[in-house]
This record gives sequence, structure tokens and C-alpha cells, in this order.
Amino acid sequence: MPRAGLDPAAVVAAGAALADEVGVAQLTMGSLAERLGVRTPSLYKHVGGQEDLTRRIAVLALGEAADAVGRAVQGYAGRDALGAAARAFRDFVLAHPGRYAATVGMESTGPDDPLAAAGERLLGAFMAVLRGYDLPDSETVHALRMLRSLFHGFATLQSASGFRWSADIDESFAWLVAFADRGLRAASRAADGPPPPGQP
Amino acid sequence: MPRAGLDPAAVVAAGAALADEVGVAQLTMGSLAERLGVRTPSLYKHVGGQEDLTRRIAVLALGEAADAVGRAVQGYAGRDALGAAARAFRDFVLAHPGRYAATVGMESTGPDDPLAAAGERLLGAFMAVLRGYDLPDSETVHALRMLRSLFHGFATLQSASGFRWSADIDESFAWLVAFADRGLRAASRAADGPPPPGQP
DNA sequence: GCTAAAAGCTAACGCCATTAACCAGAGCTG
DNA sequence: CAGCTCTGGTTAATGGCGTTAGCTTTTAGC
Repeated sequence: MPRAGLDPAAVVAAGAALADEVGVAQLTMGSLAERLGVRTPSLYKHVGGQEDLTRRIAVLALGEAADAVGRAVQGYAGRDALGAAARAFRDFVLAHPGRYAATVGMESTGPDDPLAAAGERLLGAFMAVLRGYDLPDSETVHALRMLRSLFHGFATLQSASGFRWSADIDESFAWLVAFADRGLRAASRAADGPPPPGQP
Repeated sequence: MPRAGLDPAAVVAAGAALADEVGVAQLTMGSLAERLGVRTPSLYKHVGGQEDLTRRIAVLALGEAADAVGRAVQGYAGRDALGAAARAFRDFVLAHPGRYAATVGMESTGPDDPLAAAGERLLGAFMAVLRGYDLPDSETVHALRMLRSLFHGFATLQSASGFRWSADIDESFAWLVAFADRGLRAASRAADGPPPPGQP
């Protein structure tokens, strides 16, 4: 009975890959064990159970997304940084729909939860983008939430085939990024001069 | 053996209510049957199974959301309509997290799928909002997708307690709506004059 | 080499979704 | 009013999945 040589990281990585292939809802302990050439109960030597497994997959996904966005942003600022970050994030979600889906609805249990740290890193990558638009400090958190909502929403909807109409999705995404860029530049200008009027 | 007097609509309504209480992932046929004072297999006389049940819950949720947004928008235009629609949508998702969660990742099987019709109605409600900003026709679909991504993303993230920091979430939402409004007004102005320059 | 922890296995349990087969009651029909 | 039938309920059974318990074998450290 040769050993398979598994460890938690290998199990989580295989689980994430399988989730990308079949969807996180169809990720079953049995199928993952089969993929790893092992019997189902053996997995419990490495992860606490299904809940723990998807949690670790979510941590992995957030970390990878943070890396991808952070890497894409390097050397760019302003609109270019925003575009690069947006593209990197969306590409990641589309390339890894299962592991990203594992992150939605995942709540961090405490301040020392690795999930919280991974989330912070991803937020930090977007924060770096915002630094290129010199927003008032009071608005940074709002802008961050806006970007997160926008990109998370778009990626989630596209990943779920939520856009029925056949209009070009890449074109919509580019429009959306340009929209966010214009808005952020306007908001940064508002820090210098008077804010844009409420009624044109 | 007195009859419970169930019908598909009653089962779906009870399922949606239960999903709101315990989350769509914990919505089990057994718990729903117990809630209805009936044995589990009896549910199969009214719905085709769990897949069919959550599908019907999603249709119900989309229809209710469309009603709520459509009602909120009545009599308003422009920024007021956008704010009313945004508020109505978010309130709905937060009040009914379970049934809304049933809609994500739900793909309509064909053109005569009731799910498609319900989705169209919700989109139509947001389309009415966009009519207040006279965008070029070519941009309407992009703007629609932007609004959908933005609101879906925000509501989903908040519903999942995804915003860790304590900064006021209502304030962020108001900022986000104002941001979208400014951007849409700029886009409508772009239809008249030249578009805003790429580099300031 | 010996020992002990780690990593695998089989067996068993319980929950859940689903199906089959059966039964009672309500309403229509004669 | 008697009876038939359709409907909405029932119990029983099946199969899949997650999980736990207990055993065994390999590996690593002394």
C-alpha cells in the first residue's frame, strides 16, 4: 500500500482545480479523493471536512487573485493601473471560476483568520490602484467598495453566464472600466476644486 | 388524515421564506416539509425536486425584485430614479437574502423559461432608470450591465458580510449611487458634445 | 533496529434526495 | 345516493455523500 504523499496544500490545490472544472457545488469529497488516487476518509487526515476544504480553497483563491492583481498593477498608475487590475481580476475569475465561487459568502471567523489576511491583500492591491487617483482620504474606502462591488459583480455575473444578450461582453467590460476611470478622475478633481454640481 | 391544502405556489413561497431565514444552502427538503407540516415525499407532488424548487424560488425572487424596483422608480427620473431603484434593490436583497441567493448562478434553459421573463422584467426596471439619462443607444446595454454589476456586487457582498471595515455601509452605498449618477450624466453629455479627454 | 506518529485503509452510521407503491378523501357522474 | 377517479397525502426503500471509529502500514527519528 504505497503512500500517496499528500499534504493539506496538495489536497487544497487539487480541490481548487477540481472546483474550477466541475463547479464548487459539484466538488465532492469522493470525487476529490478519486482524483488524488486515495479513499475518501483519507482526506480527513489533511483537511477538517468539506467546510474546511472550501474555506481553504477560498483563502487560496483570494491570495492568488491578490497576487495576480498586484503583479498586473506593477509599474502602472491611474487609468492604466485600473485597466490592468480590472483585466487581471476578471481573467483570474474566468480562468478559475470554481475557486473564486468558493470565496463568495465566506465570512472570516476572527481577526487571525487567514481568510481575513488574504482578503486584505486583495483589497490592498486595489488600494494601490486608487492611490493613482488622489482621492480625499474620507472617500477612499467608499471608492474601494465601489470598485470591489463593480468587479465582483461583473465577474460573478459573467462567470454564471448571467448576461443573456449577445452584445460583446469584452466591450461592456472596457466601457465599465472607462466609466470607473472617468468617475474616479472626477472625484480626484473634486478634491482640488469644487465638486461637480448636483444639477447640470 | 387531513389534507394540508398545498399547491406549488405555497410550497415555493414557504421555501423562499425558509431560505431567507436559514440560507439557501441549508434549505433542505426535509426542513421545508416539516415547516409545512407534511412528510418530505409529499413535496414532490408539487415541485419536481430540489433543483426545480430553487429554480422557482429564483423566479419568484426576480419577479419580486422587479416589482420592488419598478414601484420605487414610479414618478422619478434621473438621479432620483437611480437612487430609488438602488435603494429598493438593495433593501430587497437584504430583506430576502436567501431567495436572492437562489438566483445567482441560475441559467435560463430556453427562451420560454419563466426565469428569463422574470430577469427581463428586472432589467426592464433598470432600463427605465437609464431612460432618464439620454445615453447613446450603443451604450445603453453597457450601462445596464454596469448598473447590474454594481448593485448585484454591492448587495451580494453586504449580504455576505463581505465588508469587514466598520466604515458606514449606508454612506458607502450613497457615495456609490452618486458616483454612478455623475458618471451617467457625463456619458449623456458626451452624446451631445465631444467625449471627455482620455488624458486630463 | 525500535518505536511512535502519520497516513492510509475498511466498516459503519446518519442525513438527505428521490422513487415506488399504497391509501384516503373530494368531487364529479350515473 | 353509490361509485369511480384523480389528487394529495402516506410509509418503505434505495443510493449517494459526509463523517467517525478503529485498524494497519509506512515513514521518520532516536
